[in-house]
Amino acid sequence: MTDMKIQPINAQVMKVACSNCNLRELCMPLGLSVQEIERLDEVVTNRRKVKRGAALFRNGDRFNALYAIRTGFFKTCVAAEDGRDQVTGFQMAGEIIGLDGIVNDQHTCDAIALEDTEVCVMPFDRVEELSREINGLQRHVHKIMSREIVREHGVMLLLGSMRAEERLAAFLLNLVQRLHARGFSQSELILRMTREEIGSYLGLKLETVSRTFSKFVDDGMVEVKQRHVRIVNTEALAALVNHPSECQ
Amino acid sequence: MTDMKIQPINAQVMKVACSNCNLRELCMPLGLSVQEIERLDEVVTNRRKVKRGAALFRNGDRFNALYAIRTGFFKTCVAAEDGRDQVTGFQMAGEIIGLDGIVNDQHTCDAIALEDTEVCVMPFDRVEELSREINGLQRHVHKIMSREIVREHGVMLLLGSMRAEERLAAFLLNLVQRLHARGFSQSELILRMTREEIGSYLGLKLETVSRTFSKFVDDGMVEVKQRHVRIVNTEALAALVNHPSECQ
DNA sequence: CGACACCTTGAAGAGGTTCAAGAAATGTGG
DNA sequence: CCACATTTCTTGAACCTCTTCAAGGTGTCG
Repeated sequence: MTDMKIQPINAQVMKVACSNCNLRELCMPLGLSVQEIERLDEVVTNRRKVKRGAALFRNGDRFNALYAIRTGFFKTCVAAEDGRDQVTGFQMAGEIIGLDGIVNDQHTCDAIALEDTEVCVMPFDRVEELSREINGLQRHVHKIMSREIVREHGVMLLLGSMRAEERLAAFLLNLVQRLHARGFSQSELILRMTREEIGSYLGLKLETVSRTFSKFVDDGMVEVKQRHVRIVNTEALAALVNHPSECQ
Repeated sequence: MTDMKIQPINAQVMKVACSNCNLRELCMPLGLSVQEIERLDEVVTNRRKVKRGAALFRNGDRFNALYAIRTGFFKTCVAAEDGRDQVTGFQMAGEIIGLDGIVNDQHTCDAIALEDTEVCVMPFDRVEELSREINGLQRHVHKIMSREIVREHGVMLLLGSMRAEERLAAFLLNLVQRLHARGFSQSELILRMTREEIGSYLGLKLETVSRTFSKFVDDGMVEVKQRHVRIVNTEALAALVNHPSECQ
C-alpha cells in the first residue's frame, strides 16, 4: 500500500532525471560525475512529445533550446528558396538536435519526427550557464558540436565523391552501427524513413534508392522487405564503401 | 629619431593584438568589449606562417588549438580510406579553422594553405578557460561552431540537389560575398584554388568546372581569364541558384 | 627558355534521372 | 472487420547530365 504511493513519485523522479536515464552514456551526461549529472537535471526543464509527422522546430523558429532525443527518430532538412529541400540528417535517441539555431538565434532547418517521439528540452541559456561552472560539460558541448561538423564532412565526402551503391552502403552501415550502440541488432534494422527521404539525404532519387536496394538483394548482401532490412554481408557492404574499385 | 625606436615596438604590439587587428569585426573578437578583447590577446599566444602548399594541420594530428586566419587562403579536405578526397571548404581571413579536432582530440581533415598565409594560434584550453569568464566569448565560440554547421548544411543542399551550373554559380556568389565583407570587390575575384579543387568541393570533375565556366562566359554572365574572374551579371547567377527552372 | 602544372575542348560512354505503370503496404471510415 | 483511398515501393525504357579519355593550349617558375 505504501509502495503504491511512493512508487509513482519515484517513477516521476526517475523519469525526468538524466541521472537515471539509460541514454546517459550516449547523451548529454557523457563524461560527467554523478554530482555533475545531478546539476544537469536542473537544465532539463521539461519534456516534449512530438507526434509522427509533426515538427519539433521549423526553419525561422526562434532558437531557445537544444533538444536531447529520448525516444524515436527525427529527420532534419533544409529548404532552398525554390522549394527543393535536402535532408541533412537522421537523428535517434541520445543525439542532440537544434545546434543550427545558435548562430542567428533562429533555426535554419526543420526537425520532423519520423515516429512518435519524446525529447528533453534544454534551454540554451542554462546550458551555457552550467557550462561555465562544469568544465566537463563545457568540453562536452564543444565535442557535440565538433562531432556534428565532422559528421557533415563525412556526408560531404559521400555526396561529393561516391556513387549510388557506395552511398547507400555507407548509409546502411552508419545506421546499423548507431543502432547497435543503442543495444539493437548489428544486422537488422527498420527504416523509419521513406525511400524518398533516404534519397534526399544521399543526393539520389527515390527510384535509384529502390533499384540499389534491389541490386544489393540480388547480390545477396542484404534482405529487404519494405522498411525491414537485414544485412547479410557486412563485409561486402564495407568493401563497397572503402574499396569501390575492387567490387565492380 | 625617437620615433624610430618607438615605432617598431608599437608595430610589434599592434601586430600581435586582436585589439588592433583589422579583422576584429569578422574574427574572434566580434561582439566583445574593449576590455574583453584585451583579455583575448592573452589567448592568442603566437602566430604561425604557413607557406603555399604546406599544411597547417593534417588528418591524425593532435588537436591543441584553433587557428584564426590572418592572411591568405586555405582549403580543408577529408580523405576516404581508398585515397579519394573531398575539399570540405575554403577559408579566408578572419575565419576560424580547426573545429573538427575538438571531438576526438585529433584533426580529421587536412588544412592546406593555397597561398602564403599567417594564422593566429589559439590554444583551445585557453579559449575554453576564457569562455568560462567572458560570456560574450562563450556565446561567440558557440556561434562560430553553429555557423560552420549551418554552412555545411548549405553545402549538402548544393551537393545533394543542384546541377553543375547551379553549384558553380552558388560557389562564385558565396566567394565574392565573403570577399566583399572583407573590403574586396563585389564583382571581381581571383581564385586561389585550381579547377580540380573547385570540382572536389562541388562534387564535379575539373573538366565540368572548366566547361561550366566557359558556358557562363558564353552566356555573358562572367568573364574568366584563368583564375581571374569578373562577375558581369550577378542577378543571372543568383537566378540560376534560386530559380533554376526559369533559366534553362 | 624549357619543364611542369593547369586549363580548355571534343567525342564517346556510363550512371542516374525522368516518366510511366503497376504492385504492395498502410491508413480510414463505414 | 472489410473495402477503398492513399501512400509508398518497384521496375522498365528513354533520356540527359556529367564523366572519362584524349589531345592540345596556356601560363608559370626555376
